[in-house]
Amino acid sequence: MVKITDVARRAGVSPSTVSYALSGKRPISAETRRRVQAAVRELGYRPHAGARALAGSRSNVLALVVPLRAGIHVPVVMRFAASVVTAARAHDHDVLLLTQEEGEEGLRRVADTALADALIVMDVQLRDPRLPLLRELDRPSVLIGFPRESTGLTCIDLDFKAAGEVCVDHLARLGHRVVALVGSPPEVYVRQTAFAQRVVQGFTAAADRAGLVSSVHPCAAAPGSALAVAERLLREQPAPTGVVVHNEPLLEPLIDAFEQLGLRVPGDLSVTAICPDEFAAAVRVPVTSVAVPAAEVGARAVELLMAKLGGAADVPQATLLPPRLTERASTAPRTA
Amino acid sequence: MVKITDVARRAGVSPSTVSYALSGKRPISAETRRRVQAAVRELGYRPHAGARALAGSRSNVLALVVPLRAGIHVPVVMRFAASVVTAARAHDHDVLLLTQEEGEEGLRRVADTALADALIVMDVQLRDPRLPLLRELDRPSVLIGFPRESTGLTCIDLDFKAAGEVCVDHLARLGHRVVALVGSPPEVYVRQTAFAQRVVQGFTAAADRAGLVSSVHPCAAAPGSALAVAERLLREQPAPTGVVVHNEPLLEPLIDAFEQLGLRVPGDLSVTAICPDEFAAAVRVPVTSVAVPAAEVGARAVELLMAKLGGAADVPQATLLPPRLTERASTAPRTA
DNA sequence: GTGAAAGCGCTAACAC
DNA sequence: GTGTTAGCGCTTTCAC
Repeated sequence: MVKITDVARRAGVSPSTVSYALSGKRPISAETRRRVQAAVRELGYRPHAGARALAGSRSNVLALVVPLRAGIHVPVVMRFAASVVTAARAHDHDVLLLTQEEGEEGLRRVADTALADALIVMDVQLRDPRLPLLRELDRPSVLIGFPRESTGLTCIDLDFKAAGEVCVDHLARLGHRVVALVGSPPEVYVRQTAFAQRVVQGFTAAADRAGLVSSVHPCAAAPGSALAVAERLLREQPAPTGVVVHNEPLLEPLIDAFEQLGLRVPGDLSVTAICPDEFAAAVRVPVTSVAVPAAEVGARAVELLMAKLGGAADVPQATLLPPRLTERASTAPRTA
Repeated sequence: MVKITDVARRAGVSPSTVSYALSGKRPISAETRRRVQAAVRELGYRPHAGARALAGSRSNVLALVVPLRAGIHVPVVMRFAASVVTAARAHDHDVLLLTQEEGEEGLRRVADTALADALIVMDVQLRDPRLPLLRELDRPSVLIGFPRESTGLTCIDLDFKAAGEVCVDHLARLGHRVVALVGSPPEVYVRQTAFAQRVVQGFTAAADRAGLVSSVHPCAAAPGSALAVAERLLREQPAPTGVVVHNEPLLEPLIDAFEQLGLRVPGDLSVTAICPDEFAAAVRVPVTSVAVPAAEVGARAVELLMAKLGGAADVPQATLLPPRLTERASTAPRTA
């Protein structure tokens, strides 16, 4: 294994100079820096992660808690995770994978052993049992999602309440008077998963404000349930002409089901969704949607963490990304 | 931060005794062990990961390369990943998440910096560019999947060739004479992803052996393509009465499409799949399937790695899990 | 602008 | 069965 003393000898300088040349933490003459860099390259030097963590009290590792629980849509979660990894790498950090099941103990472990410098937590519930721990831990953390009480924490997410509102407003503007929300699986609401609840709030509030008739339907994510849901919606009195879908795997099957029941989208029924843009655009009938900007959220979560690790005093506690609605082929003015 | 000297003082022993009491690497009297454990508990001691890695030359971290490329089905990948994390934790290891894009550089980095003790690589291609590196690296690795040339490597996976064969044999036994394989997305074959190729081999070989007419259809994973695929199959001359699906997201939509075209499953058409059991069982018509035992593969990959880290000399180079076919409602004897 | 040297907290010889 | 001690490879004072 190549170590810093090897590089120092080769470059004809002291180990500390090598360290400083690499970290840039003190001025180094151009010539010395050049020689150090050459030696590093020639020997293929890589600082030992453990030694660096021990001496520098920074592991350059972020811990990421990924939810793999019932009802969450894995492909969306992985978009968040992938963008976190990419952003972390851009800051010379690696990412440690923790699962939900590890719970608070996992967070405490990686913090106490100094395995990770900071934590990113996904799938936040309105009253999340991990909040007290996150507040008391000596390591900075960022939540992707907003609990009910977020003081003392740093949170970022799409403004899901506003997302629900924007969808309803769009449908209302098109003349629709009866709207329905096809939501996430029931277990997600039972757990009080924050983002799902917020969509319902925004959806309902906007409908009330606009004087629309509205209903909410939590739905299992199996494609087979699409037809049942569609039939249930159409049986309502009055029947909705505008639908908001907040359930990725059900989106395409649901549109198929409507057409199978003889309804044209958007001729008879307008559909909007809250999901990543790529999903909405890939459906057979491209769907008007509010984007869940997973890549942006992941990247910005990392930026927030880096700012906190850098000792920035002005890190915003709450970052709510405003919804952005893209019109596609699935919505149209109400006919008749 | 609580350190080992704090524990030692509290327990009235030396630091090394604490270390040994915790690692079990040398005999400790019952009384001493008890005192050490009490001190650890009372102080909430956790060994510093970096210090431990530096002194012990073991980081207790495994690196896992997760594929997030086009055409792979993310929920299946996450089953592997989740089982790796769980198994790793059972061996007191954590898991570092690497993405495909990091490629060889990422593997080299975590190995050279001693961030990880060992590597698990998924999404193996027949001629994988990472193989030379994995062979030369000083850290043990396990591949989930088999490249064409696997000497000098440790690999584990379902025997996908046999899985393809078992599906065909099952259909042949039921009297079907014309069979079709609905495969993974084209890009997966273009990349020469090993498991997809092997299913085709097994499928074709078994069909030839049994004197069946067979055809292979790579298919995009969008549910919208199901109807097109179904129509294409039925237009063939002669039309297949047995179908093998090796494409998770298409399974349910495809069955819907068949019925939409007036074909009963299994009355007119028998369908088998190669996918995790949970997926096959959850379809509206539960599908006869060969299980992709993701949890078992992930767990055993970790066991293999632990054996190699432990210096075991008899670690098997190749572990091919035999296919296990479960009959469900989607297959029946050929009628007419 | 550079070097010398003191740790960081732990493990593992080497003692006894 | 237990203690003493020498590092592991790096960062960071402190000194010049």
